[in-house]
Amino acid sequence: MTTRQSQPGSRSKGRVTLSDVARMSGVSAMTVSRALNEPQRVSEQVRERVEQAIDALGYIPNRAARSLAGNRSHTIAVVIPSVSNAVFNNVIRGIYDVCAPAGYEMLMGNTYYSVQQESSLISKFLTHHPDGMIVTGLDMADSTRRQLEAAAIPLVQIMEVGTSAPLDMSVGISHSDAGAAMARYMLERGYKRIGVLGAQMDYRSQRRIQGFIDVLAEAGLADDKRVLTTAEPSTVRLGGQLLADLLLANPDLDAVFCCNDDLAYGAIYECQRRHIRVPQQLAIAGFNDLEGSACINPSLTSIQTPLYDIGKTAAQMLMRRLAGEVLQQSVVDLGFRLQARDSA
Amino acid sequence: MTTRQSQPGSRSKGRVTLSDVARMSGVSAMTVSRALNEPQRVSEQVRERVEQAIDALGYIPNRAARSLAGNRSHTIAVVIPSVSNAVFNNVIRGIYDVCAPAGYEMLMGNTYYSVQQESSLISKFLTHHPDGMIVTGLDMADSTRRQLEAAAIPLVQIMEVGTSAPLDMSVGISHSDAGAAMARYMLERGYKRIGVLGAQMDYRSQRRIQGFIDVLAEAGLADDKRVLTTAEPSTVRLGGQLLADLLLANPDLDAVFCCNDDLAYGAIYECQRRHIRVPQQLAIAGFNDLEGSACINPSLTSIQTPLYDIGKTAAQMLMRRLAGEVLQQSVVDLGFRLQARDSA
DNA sequence: CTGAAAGCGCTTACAG
DNA sequence: CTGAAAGCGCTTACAG
Repeated sequence: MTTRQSQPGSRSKGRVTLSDVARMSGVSAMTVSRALNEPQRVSEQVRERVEQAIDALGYIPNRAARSLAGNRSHTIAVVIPSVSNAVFNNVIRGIYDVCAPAGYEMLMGNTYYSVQQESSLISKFLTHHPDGMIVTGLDMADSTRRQLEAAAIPLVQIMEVGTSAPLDMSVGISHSDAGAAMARYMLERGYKRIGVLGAQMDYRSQRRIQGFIDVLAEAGLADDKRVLTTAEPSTVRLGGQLLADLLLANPDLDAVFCCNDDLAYGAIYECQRRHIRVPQQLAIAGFNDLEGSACINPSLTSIQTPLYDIGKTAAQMLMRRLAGEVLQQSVVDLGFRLQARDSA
Repeated sequence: MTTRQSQPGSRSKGRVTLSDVARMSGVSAMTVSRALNEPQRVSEQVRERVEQAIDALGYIPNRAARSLAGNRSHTIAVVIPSVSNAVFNNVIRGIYDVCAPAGYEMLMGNTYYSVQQESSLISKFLTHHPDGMIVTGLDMADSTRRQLEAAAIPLVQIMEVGTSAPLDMSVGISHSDAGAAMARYMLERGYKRIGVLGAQMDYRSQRRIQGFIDVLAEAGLADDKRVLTTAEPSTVRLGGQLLADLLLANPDLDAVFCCNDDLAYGAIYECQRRHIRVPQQLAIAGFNDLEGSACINPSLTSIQTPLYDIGKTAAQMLMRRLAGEVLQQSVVDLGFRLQARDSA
């Protein structure tokens, strides 16, 4: 273990700077800066000399200096509930695939589904003066709302659309519509005693379930006893447990809507263990249509949500605004698709 | 949609700065800075006046200025193959849980399992002058290796340990040992005609499989025909396909090692469809022991890898080094555990 | 416990 | 196409 610490906290030591490159290539710092950022505005010979000097010196530009002088950070802040969630993985990939090629860095943080953690995270991120921000959901603390308004940077609220106006822009789907669509599908298939399983119970899960129940109620088939929810994070294991509990109280159910595919996997596994035939004795449906849902036995009926596209679209909206464009549409509903398979 | 652009690219406009806070609270900028970063070195009255001014003005510190002046960025760069991978999710969570409370920001990027993308990502990250870096694996391009050496920041190479010395520090497990352990387990259980399924085939998958095959070879039970791999990313669907192909060429197999749990899920589902009894007719084992592995039917025998702890330990090693500590141990082997269940 | 001065490494705005 | 000057908003190093 040799010493690799570069004396953090001290004044910089022999770090190669723009001026070093300028000196070596016999031009001004200004010109080196242009050769780097707007190469077409510099003559070819100069550009070549500068490039050689950069290689020879091993020059690495300093983004902090660039941000400070240029008054823009080339950074996008992304606030999501949890990186370790298959749903947000896909969203992040969509954001990343747009931001990275455009030269924007992503600053990412987790709220762990807590409004309070969201607030402190956003405050912290604001100290980076990101050029734009993406946050999850339309609900946030009033103080945070004010901070974001004061920051006056382009902002996209993702995942959800329709429950209230975004602070600036939004892209997502209507979760209550998606829940309602699943309820209608189940009613059409003739199910009568329909249960609901929910975990995490963030705002979007709540709206999913509410949309589902509202349709059942219209059909006179709603029953509070058949709804089982918990604030615990959604896992496969939890799906099995919740189904067991639900069946204990309601042995006569003929269908169950799980507000998440993870839960649905667990519910199907539990049915396998109990030799309950899905969907003949009990139909099961999920939400989000994750990768494994087409492969499980029976294959899972679910709601396909455009996760990757939500991320991609959000990032694109940000990029366009950062390029000075004025967007016609500040709210984008990407829609969902009910994927009917064998389980319901 | 009102104008929220704060004229990026222009000189700053009426942004509240340290000096504004200093003026309002009647102290020097220096003192405000201290009140912010080392509150205990400032008298209580001054601290209070400063805090009031900060609130009144809505002051948000500028990290770019702080980095530039202080010669440290309070940022950790994290380079992983893919955020949308359950394995790395857990690792990231471990890193995050250490870095966030310590006041470090995470800069995260994907290599998509490409050495070339890794190189360009690391170059890009270096322009942020991160205080430390975490990268996946021990293998990297020579040019990147040189760049990292020149940067002279603390570096932890994660996931893998033992194949070669790290550039600076490393934490992970031995993938060939893990593969070998699984092979020994299968031999002990009496399986003779053992197949192998691999996807992605990054260095670590390769070593897993090599370790597995070496043990089979010692027992005189290795057979190239029984090994089926692909560079495609590992998915549940792919697991089913690969198993089908493998059985076509080797109808007599009595066990299959999947170098990933995703593949194993797909393989089990495929067996269910074909009414092949697991493990009686065909044993199946996976790798990584993801959340659902205990719940699937039959429950999956797998290798439990300390993903969260790898992330957490890597971040802790970095934090200690950044605090000036000299670590006794620069290579940490966190070990694995064979989780025997019903499938093999 | 507090402060005046200098400087971090870039880019903007203005010239020519 | 190229450059000299000023400044971005902080912190370091040195005093007192």
